[in-house]
Amino acid sequence: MDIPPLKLAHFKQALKNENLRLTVQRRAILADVLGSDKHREIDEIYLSLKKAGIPVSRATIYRTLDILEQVDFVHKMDIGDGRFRYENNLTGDRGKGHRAHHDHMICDHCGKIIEFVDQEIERRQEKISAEHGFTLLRHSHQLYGLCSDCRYE
Amino acid sequence: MDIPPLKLAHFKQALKNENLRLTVQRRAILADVLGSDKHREIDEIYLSLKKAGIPVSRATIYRTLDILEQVDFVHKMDIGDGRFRYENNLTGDRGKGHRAHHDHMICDHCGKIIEFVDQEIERRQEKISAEHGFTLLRHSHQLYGLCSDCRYE
DNA sequence: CTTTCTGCAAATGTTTTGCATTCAA
DNA sequence: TTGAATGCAAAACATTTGCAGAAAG
Repeated sequence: MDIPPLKLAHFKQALKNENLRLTVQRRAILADVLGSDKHREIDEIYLSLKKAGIPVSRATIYRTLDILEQVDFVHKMDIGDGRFRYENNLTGDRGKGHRAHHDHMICDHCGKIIEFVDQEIERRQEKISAEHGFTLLRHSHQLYGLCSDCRYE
Repeated sequence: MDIPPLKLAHFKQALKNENLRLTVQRRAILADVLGSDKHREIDEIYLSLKKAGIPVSRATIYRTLDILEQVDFVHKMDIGDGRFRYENNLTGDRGKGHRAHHDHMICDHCGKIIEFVDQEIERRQEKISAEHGFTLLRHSHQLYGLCSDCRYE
């Protein structure tokens, strides 16, 4: 669970810009979220770091994820079950690119989260907003139902 | 703020079917939500009933809105700010029809909620779901930004 | 009268915060 | 050394729940 050198450097710079410090906890939390292609919950991160022997508290995880969201390293998402999820928002190992925007399909039965994008939907959202004189800044779009594995259970 | 006779009758029947009783509180809460074209929060309902001199507690409002949601009289919505909103889900004054499905645009600045529907988006959601073998049961779709009144502030 | 409802206050579950202590630079 | 970060426990918030007394049918 290592942070690619370029991303780590980028993170150090971002911290320095805000007069923030690189701590064991911040490094571990970043590694956790970047190293997973999942949508992580606070408690998953907490338990995972504890198991790895890293001293950390939930408070620090919340505080660190706020910072990571500010600098766009992670994306904070709300699927409506009362807990936030955090997902890696950076591309591969090189450079500081951001992952492309996408929305989510969530299985009511097993909780699986599937990502999707549809350019036509993106366009229609812009069009609808324009028709109402609404300045669209962001959106939240989730599809709920049963994934293919749970469909016939 | 009266409940149209047909709707009241429908509500009484729905309650009877479940062995539930028609109380002053339930009648007042129903009247409140049906009588507003707004997206009501628990506290708005609570304060409004209190002001009208109706004895009620927040607990009862939560419990009653659960019932009203079960019987499809209201729609419970989550715009992601940590509080649920409830909106009237019935048509005019006659019959027991339901309002057409719609999604929402929310102004970050003044909180205004604008409803919208787009058949093409609805179709694409079905299409995307089918492509993933996903059984689509419902969705949540919000556009966030600035409404026309707040655009240049 | 019997059963369901209500209000209260306590419990819940997630996230936030105050503060003394520890640590990065 | 000194300002920032951490961990803890308490606070905040919206919502839920147990229970004794109130009320509907």
